[in-house]
Amino acid sequence: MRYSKQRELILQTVKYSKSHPTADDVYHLLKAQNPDLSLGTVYRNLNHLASQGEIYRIEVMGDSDHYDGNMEMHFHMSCKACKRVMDIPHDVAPDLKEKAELKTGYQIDSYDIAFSGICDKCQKLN
Amino acid sequence: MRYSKQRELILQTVKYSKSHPTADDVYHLLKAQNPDLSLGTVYRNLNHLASQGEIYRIEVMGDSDHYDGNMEMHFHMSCKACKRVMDIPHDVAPDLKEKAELKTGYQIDSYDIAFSGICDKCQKLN
DNA sequence: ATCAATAATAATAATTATTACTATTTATAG
DNA sequence: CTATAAATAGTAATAATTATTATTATTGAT
Repeated sequence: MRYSKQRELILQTVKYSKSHPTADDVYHLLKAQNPDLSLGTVYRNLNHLASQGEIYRIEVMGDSDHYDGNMEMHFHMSCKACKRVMDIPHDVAPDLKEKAELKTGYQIDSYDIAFSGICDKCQKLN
Repeated sequence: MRYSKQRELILQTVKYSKSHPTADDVYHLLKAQNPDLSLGTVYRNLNHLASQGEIYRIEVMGDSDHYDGNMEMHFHMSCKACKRVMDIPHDVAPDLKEKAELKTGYQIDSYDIAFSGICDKCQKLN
C-alpha cells in the first residue's frame, strides 16, 4: 500500500475523532481544508484501512457505517435519542468466541455486539 | 393492523423457513404461487412484522437484511464460506444487558451479537 | 348482506449508501 | 530523472430499500 496524503488525512481524522464518524462525516470534515478530496477516495480508504486492521468498522442498524480509530477490543451502543455511537467496554462479554465455538462446533473468527439504548446525557434530558 | 393475505403468506414463509431468508428470498419463494405479489409489499410487511415483534431482523455485515421467525432469544453467525446464517444459542452471553448497564450507566434496550466464522459443514469441506 | 371508510396492495419512481469506471496525477523503485 | 503502477477526482452505476399513487380489499356500521 503506497502512501497518499489523502489516506493519511482520513486515518488521522478517524484516529483523533471521538465521535465514530461515517464516511460522509469524514468527507465533510476534510473537504473544507481539502477542496478537491473525493468522496470515493474516502470510501476506498476507509475500506482499505479497515481491512488492514488500522481502523474499525461499526455497523449501525438502519444507518450508514461508522468508523472507530480505537483498535482496543470493545463494543458500541447506538443511542436511540441522539443517534450518537458510544463505547461499551470489552469485559462485558469476555470468552464469547470460546463459548460459542464450544456450544456450536462452528469456527468463530470474529464477533461484534451492537447495543441499542439511551446514553447518559439523553437520560438526563428527560 | 388489518389482515391481508400477503402479510399472512410472508409471516408463514419466515416462520417456517429455517434458512433466515432475505426480503428478496421471501419475495421469490412466494412469487411463483402468487404472481402479483409486489416486492414493496414484502419489504413493508417484513418491517411491520419486525416492529411488532413477530419476526426478528438479522443484520449481516455487507449483506442485505435477513429475517428469522424464531423469536426465542438467540444470536447468529454468518458463514464466510457458504454465506448462510446459522443460529447461536443465547446462553453464550447471558446478563449482557445488566453488565453493560452497570459498566456504562447507559440504558440498554436491546443488543445483538453478529458472529462471523465457518459453519460445521464448510469446515468438513476442507 | 350492503356499503362506505380507510388500510393494504401492485407497480413504479425515488432515495441512500456505496462501489465501479476512466482519465489524470503522484509516489517511489531503479 | 524517469518509467511504472497505485491512487486520485469526478462521474456513472448499482443494490437495497423506501416513497408515491392509483387501485383493491378488509372491516365496522347500517
